[in-house]
Amino acid sequence: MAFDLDALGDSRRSSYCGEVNEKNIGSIVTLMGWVHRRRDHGGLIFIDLRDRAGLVQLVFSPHAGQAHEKAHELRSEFVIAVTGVVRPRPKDTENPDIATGAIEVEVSSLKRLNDSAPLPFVLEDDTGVAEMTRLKYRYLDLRRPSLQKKLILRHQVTQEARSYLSQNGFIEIETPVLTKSTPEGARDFLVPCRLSPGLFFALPQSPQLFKQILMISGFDRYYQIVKCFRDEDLRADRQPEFTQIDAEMSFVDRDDVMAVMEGLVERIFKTAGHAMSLPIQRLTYAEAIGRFGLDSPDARFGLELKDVTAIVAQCGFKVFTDAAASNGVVKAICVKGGAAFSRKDLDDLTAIAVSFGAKGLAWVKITAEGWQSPIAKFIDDDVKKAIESGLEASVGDLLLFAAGKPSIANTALGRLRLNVGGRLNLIPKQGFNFVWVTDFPLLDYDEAEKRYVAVHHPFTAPMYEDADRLDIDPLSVRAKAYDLVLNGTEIGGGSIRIHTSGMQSRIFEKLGISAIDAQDRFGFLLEALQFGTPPHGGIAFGLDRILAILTGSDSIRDVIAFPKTQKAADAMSDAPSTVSAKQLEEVSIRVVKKT
RNA sequence: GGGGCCGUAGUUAAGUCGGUUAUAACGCUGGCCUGUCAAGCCAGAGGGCGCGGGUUCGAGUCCCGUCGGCCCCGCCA
Repeated sequence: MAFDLDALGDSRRSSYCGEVNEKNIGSIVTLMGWVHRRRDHGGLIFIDLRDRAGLVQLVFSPHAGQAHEKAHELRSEFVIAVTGVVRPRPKDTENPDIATGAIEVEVSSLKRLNDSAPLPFVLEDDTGVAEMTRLKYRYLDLRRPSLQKKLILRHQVTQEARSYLSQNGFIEIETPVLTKSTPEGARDFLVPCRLSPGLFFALPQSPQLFKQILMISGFDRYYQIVKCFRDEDLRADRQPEFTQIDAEMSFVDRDDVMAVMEGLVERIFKTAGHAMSLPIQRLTYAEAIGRFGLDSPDARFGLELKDVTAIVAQCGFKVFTDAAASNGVVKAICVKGGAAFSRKDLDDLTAIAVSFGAKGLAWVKITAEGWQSPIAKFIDDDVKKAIESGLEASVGDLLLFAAGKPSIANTALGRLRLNVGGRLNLIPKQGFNFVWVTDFPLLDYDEAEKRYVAVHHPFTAPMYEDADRLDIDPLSVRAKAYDLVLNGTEIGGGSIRIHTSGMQSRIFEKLGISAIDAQDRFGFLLEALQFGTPPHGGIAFGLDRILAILTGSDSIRDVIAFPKTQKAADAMSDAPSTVSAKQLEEVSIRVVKKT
């Protein structure tokens, strides 16, 4: 016989499925949730009922009459309400794998609140289902306990962040989402404005200028957990809209910001069950690049880079001597036991080096018979000895060399270090390694655009003692900037800001922004800076990245409820989409087909 | 803009050198079944291989194009 759907009526949940326990034995509970799994023995019927708190086993015995008959018709993901008595499971039928495994609910009354079509995929954790399918049916994907855990942790983390920042005097203030497009930085998402045909808002890449303005307004300490938008290509750790924990403080210098924010990070990790010891270690940018090749050093393992430029400056290998003679460097790592790498391994490593801009990769296997290497014949024995001792190399090791411009040699070898560390399982799976990277250069020179660009952003203050060199040696000027790096990933970055309009104008000029352009794009800031701006600085953390690392997720998509695909599309709603001619007309936009 | 990997039942995969009617598991449907928990047993339905061309007697298999997914370079102050 078939049963119709039941109304909720006056049934109300007495507890969450996952929270029923031995203390409830003997009491009557009413539970609501989804049919997770059904084991129908014809006589006895077992249902695992699921809600956000977990699973509990329901038992329908033939004595339950209509409830038992109705239970036959239940299928996966039907929504039901049940009332029954909690009782201990019979001896030897307990399930130690679930939290409620010691008890079960003997159902006396069943309401079938809604049915479900057969699912496109089974709701299991560690499912092998294609991500596209998961994203299309995100509402089903999000029923999986593992994803629910991640989003619930996200909630707890933001709650704790708010609590910590509020306790430390930070005031949460909302800033506009419809803002002014500025040059510099990432590509803006643009929003047309009906009331001003031909003019556009930009979605904020960050609330940077607004939070500085709030310091000028005297709020002293500000924070916001806020969406930011950047119209750039996506990556596993980059979405076009992402969330920052954004903060700014007045009357402080670097160490003050770093100290308060270490407390925030400690609180966040404590929330997730991880104790950490403060203070967090610090590396200067120069040290980070020197030892790890990257400005986001993964200090969980060794395999550090060594500079051998001086040793090989006069050797017989032209690639090395040319690099040494032209302001370049020769950097090397010593891979313990790496002589066992195959020719294919070395080809792979070379390809990686090349993909990061290196011209090639020099390698040396140190064997009992001496150097086995394409470059062995170019290098004298005394230089070989000097290299070996400089790198603390011994028989069985592999040496990898990158030569050329410092930026390329360091990047290539730094990436190789990560790859080799991964291949040899040198990187601990557990644990969190934090590093502050400080003393970034203020400026970099963009060869393509033939101008200086800000390494951090154009509002970053130079170090006081370096500012005199802005005109004579701009690249040597260090910034009052700092990044927080976790396990080799940048999770936050900030700086002390320029707080005088004179210095701000000077930096714009250095960046090749004319006085007229500066006035047009940033005039409001330059003007505001003239009205009593306190020294101030701040930071922004990438909430998605922190959560991805905290939850062991490969992509930040797993800690975002509704993420976008690599083409920046929403697989569920199919955004972005076309709009009507009328809508376009209203905002004075005409779409031109690309040829 | 570029490099790499991938696309076969609802899902995950197999499919040999191009060769009969495209396999399997899980899921689904029906039946049996009173202690299961990835329940079990029996039976069954379900795809023409992302899409469009081409080569061929014959194409998941080869070629060209295209769409989509993922990873990466560039880009991301």
